[in-house]
Amino acid sequence: MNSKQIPTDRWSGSVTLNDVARKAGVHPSTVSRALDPAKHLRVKESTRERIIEVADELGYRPDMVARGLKSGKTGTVGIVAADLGNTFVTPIIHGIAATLESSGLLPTIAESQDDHARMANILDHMLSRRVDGIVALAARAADRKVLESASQIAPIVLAGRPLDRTTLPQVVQDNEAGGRLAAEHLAALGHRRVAQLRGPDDVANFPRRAAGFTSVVDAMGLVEVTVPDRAERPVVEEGQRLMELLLETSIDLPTAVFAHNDLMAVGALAVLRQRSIRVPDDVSLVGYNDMPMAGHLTPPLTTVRYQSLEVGRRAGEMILGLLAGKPSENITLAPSLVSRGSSRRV
Amino acid sequence: MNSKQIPTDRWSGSVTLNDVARKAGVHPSTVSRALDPAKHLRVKESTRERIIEVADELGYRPDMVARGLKSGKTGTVGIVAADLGNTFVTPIIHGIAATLESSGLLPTIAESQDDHARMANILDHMLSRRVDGIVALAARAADRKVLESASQIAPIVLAGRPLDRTTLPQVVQDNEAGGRLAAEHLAALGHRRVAQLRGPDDVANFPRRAAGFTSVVDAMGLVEVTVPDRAERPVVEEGQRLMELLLETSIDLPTAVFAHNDLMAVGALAVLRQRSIRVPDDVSLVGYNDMPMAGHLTPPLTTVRYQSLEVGRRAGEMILGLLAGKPSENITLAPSLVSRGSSRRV
DNA sequence: CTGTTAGCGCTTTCAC
DNA sequence: GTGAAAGCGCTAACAG
Repeated sequence: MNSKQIPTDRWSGSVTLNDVARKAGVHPSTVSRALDPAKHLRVKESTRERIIEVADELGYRPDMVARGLKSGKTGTVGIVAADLGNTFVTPIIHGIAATLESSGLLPTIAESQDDHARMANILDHMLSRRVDGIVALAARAADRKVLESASQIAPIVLAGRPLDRTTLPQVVQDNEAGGRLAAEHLAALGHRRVAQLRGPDDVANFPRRAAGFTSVVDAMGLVEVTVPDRAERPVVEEGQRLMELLLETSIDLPTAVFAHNDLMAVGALAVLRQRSIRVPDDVSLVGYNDMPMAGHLTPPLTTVRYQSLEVGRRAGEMILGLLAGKPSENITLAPSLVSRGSSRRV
Repeated sequence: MNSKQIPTDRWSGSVTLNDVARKAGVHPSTVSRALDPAKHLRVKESTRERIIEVADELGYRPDMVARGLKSGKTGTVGIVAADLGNTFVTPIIHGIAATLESSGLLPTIAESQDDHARMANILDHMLSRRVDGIVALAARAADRKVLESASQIAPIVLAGRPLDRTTLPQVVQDNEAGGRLAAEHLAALGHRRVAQLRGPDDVANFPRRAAGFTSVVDAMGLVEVTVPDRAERPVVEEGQRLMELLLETSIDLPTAVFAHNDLMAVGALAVLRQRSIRVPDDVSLVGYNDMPMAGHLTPPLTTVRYQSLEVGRRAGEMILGLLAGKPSENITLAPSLVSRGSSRRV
């Protein structure tokens, strides 16, 4: 039934460079050269052909682990995300993976769950595994030190979440501009009383969005109803909690709410629906990120678009550049507002 | 400005076992033993303490690559997903990662995008990197061969998507039961004319769901309006396409539609809304998976719950078991129906 | 209890 | 153009 030789242990099945060399009647190093695209030339055409033939006849598969030990490169790039359940990060990962793929690199992904200890642990694991580089999507203020120190060992780029006062290269969005867009949109619709459901302060995106938003509120003389807390993590439940808090604490409700990300907006939406407060008739709602599902909510969510895919691509390119020894330059992308059904004129 | 010693190359900064040994005045192998939790005992308490002290004074970090070369274990488990954008898979990954973490393993994640060539490539990369095991969430019929052959090298478990006629261990759900649940639910609500928006045939989940659904349709004497095509991939756009197809081809519309997953249901919902066909008033809609956002759609989606987190956990445990040499036994979880607003009595 | 001796599979000088 | 030899950092016999 099974005609192949039975391997005694799991790995005996794997053919090594030596096996190929022996069968091809050449020295292992010749095989190594023949198979290294950067050294095709140094091997006689005919020997190379023979070697390649033997190699795939035997089903030779190079051992990246051994190669990594010698060369220091493992062909692996680590990606640290805060929460894979946030559909905003998956396009970033897509973007990174797609870019890396073209260079034969494979991503290794881990989740920090916005927990500092976990983050430190993950970096340790990744460095232990000698990833060639790391893209951190999950940076929080408290993680700056470990990230910077890890970057002495392998290049690190920050994507999607910036960090203040750091020298680490970043690919991010202009969050202040995003906050301003949200406020300007609402102001243009005639809203005078507005509120923000804030994300955690130690994820630099959020204070920046808040600042941008508030700057326009002030400039245009709007009134900002403050919610006396901010989300622990930018998730649905926290959006829910903050929305409830807003409803309970404010005597005079705002006519528009800016949630610092779409997930929180979803939470807010749920609370509003449950209390029969209509969106957008009674209150307008603006989210942030334009996650894939945003347009399919009811009402479709007005939101600030974060070009996550593009951020991922750029971050991938940046890592590739760093690996090639090129210096990096921070990249800041511009946000744009996607107006949908959840906001309307008062 | 920068007070630490400047490394000449990236890796010179990394302390090796030898460095620790030298500084501690012992032989490298002693350090190796002292640091290996499974061999604490074989080293004198006092030496061990000294070694450990020196180790973290120097900031020693074991090199998994070197260890992997020697021991054959890299402490890494590959996860192949079809599409990270499908929020149904992230809980599975969560589950796997959480289970692995307890054993110090790190997942390496790649996306096949439901493309066979890509899948083959990913497996190759992973084996090249000597992952200790692989969890495949993305299995399609065409991938069976490569998966089985890869499993000769590293243990593979299938999770979330079963495969027909294979000996690979699987952690899946009883999809037929799920299809039956959907149909029974609709029948109980008095629906007589129903339709299915089918997922691709080569992902075994879908024909099984279809079969379960149809079996109840037949048994209860309902009428199934057939849609003359099935989705290429189980995504929003395809759900949209099939729903449009259904509307165009059927003279007598069904009163209830069963979408083979929630993403497709979202697509169907969009088409219905756009045509002002009310859900659930005009037509009831049932999805599958109970993805995190399902309850936040409007109307909240009635769906068949897939315990993805649990599937992930079990798959993680199964891999752990296989790595420990234990034989595995297939696991089939039971689905349950979550009744929400998108379905109602005719 | 600890040191010695071999490599794991591959790349990389350095010779020829 | 190819072979020989050394060694990446670590672990695993085997001695002592």
